[in-house]
Amino acid sequence: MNDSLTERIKNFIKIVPRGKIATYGQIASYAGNPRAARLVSWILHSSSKKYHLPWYRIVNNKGKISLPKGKGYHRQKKLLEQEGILFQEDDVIDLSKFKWEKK
DNA sequence: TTACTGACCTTTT
DNA sequence: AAAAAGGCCAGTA
Repeated sequence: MNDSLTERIKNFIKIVPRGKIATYGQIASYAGNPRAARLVSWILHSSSKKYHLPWYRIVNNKGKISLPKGKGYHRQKKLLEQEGILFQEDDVIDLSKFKWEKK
């Protein structure tokens, strides 16, 4: 079970530190498969409901929130701002500053 | 039960 | 250079 890519992805999502964000591909890559980004999104759907995962710390590769407005976009943005993450004018996060790096 | 889908990314035309 | 296709897995219908 713990060997599955899914479990590893969940694990990585959990260890994203407060005040930082991670991208789908990044998590997938750390988990072992650079191409498993879709799994990450799917896991956020399934797991964040059941477990307490910081789903809001995951954004796409452009540094933007992937959720459409009216579906959680604002909620996610708010949560990130509460953690000290700053948005630029286009609602883009500066990845070079806030992107989390694996130790 | 099979088939399709998803808050995406990488690789190949 | 831009555009299309492939890939990953479990949940949902």
